[in-house]
Amino acid sequence: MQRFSFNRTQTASNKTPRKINRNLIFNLIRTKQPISRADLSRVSGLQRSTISLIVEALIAEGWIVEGAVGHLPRGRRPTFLEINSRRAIIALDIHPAQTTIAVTDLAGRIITQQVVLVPDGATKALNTIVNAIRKLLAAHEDLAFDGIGISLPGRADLNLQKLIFAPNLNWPVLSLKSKMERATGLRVKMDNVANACALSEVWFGASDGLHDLVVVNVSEGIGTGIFANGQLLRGENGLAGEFGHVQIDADGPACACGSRGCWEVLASNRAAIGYYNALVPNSTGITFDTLIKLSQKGDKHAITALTRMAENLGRGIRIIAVALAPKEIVVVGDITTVWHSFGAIIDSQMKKNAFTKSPILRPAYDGATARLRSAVALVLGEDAMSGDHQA
Amino acid sequence: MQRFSFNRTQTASNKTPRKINRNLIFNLIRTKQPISRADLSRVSGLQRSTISLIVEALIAEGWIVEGAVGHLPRGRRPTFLEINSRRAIIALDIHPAQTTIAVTDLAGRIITQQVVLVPDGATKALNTIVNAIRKLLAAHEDLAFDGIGISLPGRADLNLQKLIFAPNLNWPVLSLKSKMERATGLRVKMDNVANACALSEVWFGASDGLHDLVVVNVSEGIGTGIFANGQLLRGENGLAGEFGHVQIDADGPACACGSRGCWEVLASNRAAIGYYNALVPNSTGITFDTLIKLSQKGDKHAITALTRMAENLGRGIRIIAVALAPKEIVVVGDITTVWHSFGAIIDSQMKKNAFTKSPILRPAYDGATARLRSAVALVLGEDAMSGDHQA
DNA sequence: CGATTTTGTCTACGTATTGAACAATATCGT
DNA sequence: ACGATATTGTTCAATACGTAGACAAAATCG
Repeated sequence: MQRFSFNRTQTASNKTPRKINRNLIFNLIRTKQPISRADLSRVSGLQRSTISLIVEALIAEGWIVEGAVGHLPRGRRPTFLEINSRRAIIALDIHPAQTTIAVTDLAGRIITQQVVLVPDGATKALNTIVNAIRKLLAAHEDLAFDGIGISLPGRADLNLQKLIFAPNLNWPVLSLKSKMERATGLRVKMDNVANACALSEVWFGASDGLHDLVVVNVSEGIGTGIFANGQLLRGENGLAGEFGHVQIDADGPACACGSRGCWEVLASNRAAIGYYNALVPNSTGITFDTLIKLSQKGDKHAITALTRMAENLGRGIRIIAVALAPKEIVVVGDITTVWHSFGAIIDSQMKKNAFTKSPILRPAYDGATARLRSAVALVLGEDAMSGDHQA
Repeated sequence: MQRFSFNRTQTASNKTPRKINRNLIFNLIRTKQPISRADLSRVSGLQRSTISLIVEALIAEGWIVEGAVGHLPRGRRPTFLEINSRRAIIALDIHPAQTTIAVTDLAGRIITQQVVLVPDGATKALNTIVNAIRKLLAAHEDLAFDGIGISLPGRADLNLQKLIFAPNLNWPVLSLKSKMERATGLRVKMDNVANACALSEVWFGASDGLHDLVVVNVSEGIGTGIFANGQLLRGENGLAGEFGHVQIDADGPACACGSRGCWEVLASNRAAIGYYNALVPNSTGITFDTLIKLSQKGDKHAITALTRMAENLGRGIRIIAVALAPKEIVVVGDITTVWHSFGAIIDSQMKKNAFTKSPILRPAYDGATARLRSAVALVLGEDAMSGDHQA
């Protein structure tokens, strides 16, 4: 009798506790290194004996190593444990015209970093990147690589690792994935910039405990990454977080998505440039970078344009704050370089509602490295630590 | 050496797999009853021997019972397992003026149901409800009650089970909780109406697998419950989901929250009444119920008012669809009684964006019972099945 | 009436965490 | 100098759990 279809639900086996605890211990070592077994026991609440067994396995598999010996006022000296620095990850931060490639260790520390100018044309672009990675792998033969993490502008479906939507990218990222996997033998994980930054904040951020956090990535467009309940919120087809296309002004200018008055039309870098162009004739071709520099020199029109952008940013962030009530909202993008001038404007706009007094609004510690470090989270985030992997 | 604070992280013990599998099996029995041990094995993927042990424990603790014997074309007959129907939960659906109290079994089936008119004045109101529950408990001495679940208009903090915000309720729900716990000895779990409905859809809904779902509860105001990644999204202080106070129109009418043009000011039942009053002089005092009946009779002004409400509902739902990309958006409230007339309007508004083609928009199967049944989910949802509980 | 099929239980085994005992260090007081 | 004290990290028996196969019970078919 076959009354039921094959909806295998998620069960637990007798190996489940080890998987959970193993992951926990590895993450504690990653974030709090150097740390001794005894300290791990205290922090985690697990018995010292259990810690010893897990640590033994992690060392055997090459994830961690024993390091220096500590010093205490009394008693036997603790042996510190550290992430194995000979274990590394390739991190890619893809932009339309240029791509940053880095080698990081498992703690997200950047070992080397380089910018690759990507030529036009799909095949040329792919080859340029793959070759750069090949060279990087060859130059670091002493390192064991665990995978490649890619932060890209556009939405990626988690299940299929398939690119759904990448408006600003005119070459096929998906074939990059398969091409890179073939060329390197490493597994490739991709995700949206905003999602990657959210993961990065959670993995490498200052705060200890997990909490709800939204990353707002402001560049040509606006994308958001939502971290809630200990996970990224992905939504159907990985399309969650497209707050950039929430309508702010029903009578606003048209957007590429078919709607009008979308948040990103009013509050992106491109929007600020538009505001400036409207104020200053013959200023077409100006970059957002220049706009920021002008504002720092006291240029009135630049300041007006950026103020308007900041106000609109705040209006959209207010929506996020009302809708999701996260503990933190983190802004990533060039605008953060002049946060001291415009941060307060965004913040006051956000707080114009009785429900949005509590979120902490702040700029990302370092947007560029955040995107790179997130590659570590992407690669290690899922099943990397499941056990059958070897150094 | 005490280098670390007491951030006990969540560890797994050797009892963890049992907890997980126990929960899984109980939920399978709850949703698919009657079901045999062998079928549970096939559906879950766990061994028959494991199922037997778990089932033995669930029977011993009184959660489930053995029922009828099945019939097969061949082989030994399976013994069906069912939820213990002598195990029950008290469900409360609190509204400002009236409260519905029901007794349900653990599968969410309503055994009895009654409406209690709640008088003005805090102590009177509380006493009325507590007395009604006392009578109900006395009338069902044959049942063993596991707890009281309350669906209420306002936000409740999950951790503290503390009421944060209940604008339409002029009596202290929090003291109701402690008063009821003292009077009955049962534990009381409260949550927002929209959250409760979301849980109800997930626990008792048609779809088998978990998926992202947002419930939009439309009454005097608008509240939403967000279910994502297998959990309710609660946010800081339990304030996530206040989409009702997202600004739709910056020049719109003022809202009690201090902002203006909030979604609920434009799209709630109260908004529709306002639209009608503006069209028809001397119509003050009309209820939303009457408005619906007028529209069914073909009243032009009523139809205009509800159409406007539906359009604005759709605009807000579009924001939800863009921001969260859920698989389903479920509408709860009186408006669903005329879904055949206005559902399409809401849907077409929602889809006015390239990102919002895919969500399924539908009315709740039955809003009233959904709120009651959600009480089961509230009571059983957390640690009820942890093991140390007895019948 | 034996072969076949299906259900539900039983048993041996491997894997995990626990908690206490224990050996190895290192410092302090006398 | 030397025993008391404190701390780390390992070992070992006890216990809990899921697995996989064997097995008895029960029902139908040829």
